[in-house]
Amino acid sequence: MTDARPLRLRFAPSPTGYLHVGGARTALFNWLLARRTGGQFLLRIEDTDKARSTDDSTRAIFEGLTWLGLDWDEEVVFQGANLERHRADAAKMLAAGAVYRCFCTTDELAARRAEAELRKEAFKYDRRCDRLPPAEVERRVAAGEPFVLRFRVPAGETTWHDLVHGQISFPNKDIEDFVILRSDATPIYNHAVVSDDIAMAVTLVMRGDDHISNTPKQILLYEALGAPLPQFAHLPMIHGTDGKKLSKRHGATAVGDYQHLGILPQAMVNFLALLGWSPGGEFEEVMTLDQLIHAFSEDGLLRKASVFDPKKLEWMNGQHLSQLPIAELEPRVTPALVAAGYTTAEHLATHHDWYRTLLDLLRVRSRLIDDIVRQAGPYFVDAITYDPEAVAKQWKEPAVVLPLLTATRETLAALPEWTPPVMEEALRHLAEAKGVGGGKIFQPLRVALTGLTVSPGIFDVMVLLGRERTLARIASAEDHLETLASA
RNA sequence: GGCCCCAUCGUCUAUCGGUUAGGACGGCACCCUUUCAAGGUGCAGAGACGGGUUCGAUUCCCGUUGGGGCUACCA
Repeated sequence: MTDARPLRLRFAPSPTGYLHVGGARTALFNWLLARRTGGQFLLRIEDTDKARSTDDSTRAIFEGLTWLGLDWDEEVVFQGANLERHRADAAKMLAAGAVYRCFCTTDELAARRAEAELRKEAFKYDRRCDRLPPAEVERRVAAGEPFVLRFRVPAGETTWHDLVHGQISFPNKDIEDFVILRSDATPIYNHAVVSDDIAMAVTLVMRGDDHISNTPKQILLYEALGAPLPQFAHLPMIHGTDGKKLSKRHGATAVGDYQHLGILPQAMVNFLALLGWSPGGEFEEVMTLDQLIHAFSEDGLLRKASVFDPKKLEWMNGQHLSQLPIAELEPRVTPALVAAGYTTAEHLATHHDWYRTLLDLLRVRSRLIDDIVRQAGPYFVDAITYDPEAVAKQWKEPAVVLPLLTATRETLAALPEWTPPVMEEALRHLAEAKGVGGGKIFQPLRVALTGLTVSPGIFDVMVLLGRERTLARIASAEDHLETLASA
């Protein structure tokens, strides 16, 4: 932005559902640009559709943005609160002659539209009410006949330089005289948006490209209101894996869904940032919010719609999971561990170093926070359960495994020091003495200790468990194997 | 139907007229290795089609095709 004035951007969702990933991406780009340029990022809730707007949705939007780390400047604007100004602006345009009263009812309009469709013609309002003699208009208004306000689209062409698309223009003849104020004197979308954007002094309108065809109407409104035009930037859509517009059919589409799936907000933001935008040239894909702010520029905005790939999101999350400072990861995992019933926040607080070591070992093997929780069981529960598959694979021959486990336990019990190098040396000697490979010792031992075939390195597991629990678990496994052998 | 937008590997993308069209996810193989990950290496994989412009087009222009959006007294 070479413009000297600070950018004022806004995100203006309608509270008719959760915060969609597409909306989140739009919010993110606006926020990134505001933060990058030292401008403002404003939030406006477009709640003028009373039938569909809910407080729950409004709350979901706040929560979603907050979770992502996107903070907004100034007070949140609720569009519904600006009704008086919307009316005043409409009145201003009526007085200036840019707008006229239309007495056609919705039923009449619907009938004419249907008729046009029957003749395979494009329906466009025929402006008949604009041709009404002033005296008749006065008479009908006085008689209390309901009317809407329609914008008289002038002849010509409406053009703007879109920050992502370059020049876009619409012949005005293709734009019909659209309604700006309903018969109940409430504003229609395009009017409310323009009135509010002017009032909020928005200088750059960045939104989804599904709004491209609204733009010429809005530009006409700015001109009729005598307000300076903002810049426009239309972002490409985000589609589902099937190439269609992202919807509920594609599974999770709300940012809240991903939060509950165990996605980190920094990963979500990172992933979303790379959908429809690229720093250009060679670049490292895994970035922190801060790096994104510095790298972001409207120059890198892309035109093509992109497909939301959950697989790449998961990979991205895995990257952030292992790169995040452990102190930042902790508070995101703790609630999940507690919710799983494994432990309490207090216990984790009193075993802080141990907890951090555990997290460090598990996060390498995880893509989602849930993956960490899934692997954490053996380090918290008293009695582990043996996974049938693990037993079938590693304890297939109890007669062979049992004596090895016993020897392992005895070896470990005699260790002067409970550290990985000492354990490893002792156990490898044992394997050699028994004439078997290390795996014959380590694998059955892993099942004895965790009940599973997969875990962090076996020596790390033993350190985590501690000597006592390790030895007790091996003893339990020996018992189990004995009953297995005698059965 | 009308208007508008878009078009590089399956997906996200680099390329700003000249490249063996590069990287990432996913897939496959191998290495590392006590398992699983992580990591490393390698393989397969793309300019929708047709015309121009140009010495030379993925790149610029036009058309075709395909996809998307809008077409309400919704937002």
